[in-house]
Amino acid sequence: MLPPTEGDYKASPMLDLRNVAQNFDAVVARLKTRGGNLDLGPFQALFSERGELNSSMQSLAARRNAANEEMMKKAKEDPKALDALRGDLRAVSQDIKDKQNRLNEVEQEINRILLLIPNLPHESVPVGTSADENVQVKSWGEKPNLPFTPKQHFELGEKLGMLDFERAAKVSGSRFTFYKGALARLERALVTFMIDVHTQKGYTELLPPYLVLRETMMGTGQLPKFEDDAFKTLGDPERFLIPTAEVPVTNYHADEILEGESLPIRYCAFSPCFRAEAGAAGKDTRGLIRQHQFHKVEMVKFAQPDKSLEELESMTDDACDILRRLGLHHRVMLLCTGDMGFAARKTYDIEVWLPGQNAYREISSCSDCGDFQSRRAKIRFRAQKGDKPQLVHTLNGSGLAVGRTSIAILENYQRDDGTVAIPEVLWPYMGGIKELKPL
RNA sequence: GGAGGCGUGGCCGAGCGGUUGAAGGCAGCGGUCUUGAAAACCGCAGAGGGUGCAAGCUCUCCGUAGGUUCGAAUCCUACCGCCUCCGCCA
Repeated sequence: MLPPTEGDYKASPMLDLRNVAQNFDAVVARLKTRGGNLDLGPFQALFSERGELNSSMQSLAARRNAANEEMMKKAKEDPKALDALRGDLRAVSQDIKDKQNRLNEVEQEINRILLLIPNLPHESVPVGTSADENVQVKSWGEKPNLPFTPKQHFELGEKLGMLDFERAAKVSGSRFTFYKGALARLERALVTFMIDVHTQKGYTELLPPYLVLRETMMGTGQLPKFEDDAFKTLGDPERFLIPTAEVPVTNYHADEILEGESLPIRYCAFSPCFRAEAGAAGKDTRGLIRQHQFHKVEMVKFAQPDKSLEELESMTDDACDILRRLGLHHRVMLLCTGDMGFAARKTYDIEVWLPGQNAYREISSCSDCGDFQSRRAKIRFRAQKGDKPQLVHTLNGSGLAVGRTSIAILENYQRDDGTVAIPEVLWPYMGGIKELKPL
């Protein structure tokens, strides 16, 4: 599918090589619960060839090193004897180089295979094939009792004169929007409100780059498999528009060894998100639900392996807390194996109630990625001084998708006359504006 | 974008192509001394892989990738990054 480039292989394989090799059948079986094709190809043969190459190279190198020491001594005593040894050693060196080249090929092949394999679902994740088999684990609030037929957010927004899809299409093509007036301000207010809540809980705010390198996208797992979903720039080096702040923020610590005491590290970051959504044509074509560009406040955590599951719980609750403060009814779903994202080992989706759509819609997705991303991005930590570094666990979750939060406010706080109340917690961020009225 | 300079271990900073995984210093850790601390002195102290119960043994790594060589941190090439000066710009 994707022509591999050299940059692709800087990242390590996502699954632990040895684990895959030693528990091949069990790993394959568990991965298959995600559905879709799974092709590990000639992995096992390549893995054993890699082992052979490694050990023969090592003994050759040892021989060469020993011989070189001899050379060094002889060079002082008997320079003429050098010539005789040279020929032999040249052959050994060439042999090592040949094996090294073959090893590079083999490792490239192994990586090419493993980089396309998703994370192993955690044992607490229910097996299932679609969203229908997700499990509701929590619910907060109730559906608002609106004494009229609720409108969808795009009707409300357009009637208020605050959402302009037509002009956005003129300017940028389909699936873009101009926000206008107080609704634009609401979006901005939500961002600040969310960041404030998170930072008060100890998340450190990060404002990340919106364009990243290929290897960064590899680190979190967007590449190489989902290249079609991303926008990328021309030129060298090519760069990708981030599909979520998770990408730059998780890679913030790429190639680092963190100190055990510093964990968990918690960040929150606002960013626009860009998604080509090639496969989504036809779904949610109207309105703000599915756009090429949207705003999101993201939470990212780096945790010790034995703590990541509880960090997932608290992160999910931190996302829910935003909805509670905004008074928005929602439920929390534990995703089944077939519905989880590529990098996740366990995911909770938070779904907010949208009266206009008469449906629950995802407004946050919180995932524990285990060591999947940290293996690719080489993010490690040292539990105690003197210990060997080990892979950290990474987590990420929306806190929240801002555009969808605006939608939720429009639809849940709408009135019969088309005006919309603004939740009280946002008033300070709205410069005193307490409702949306037609422009 | 143009010109020049530089990329070595947590940091600073040495390093005629061969006993350098790397001097020295600082920070860190352990110890001696001290009532305690500081100072002083002694010692330990990078990452990854293979093998082994372990101690250990061994291989690889001096921005990255190649090349030259019996041998490269040291020579060559390309790329990346950083700094300084100039230009341009929110």
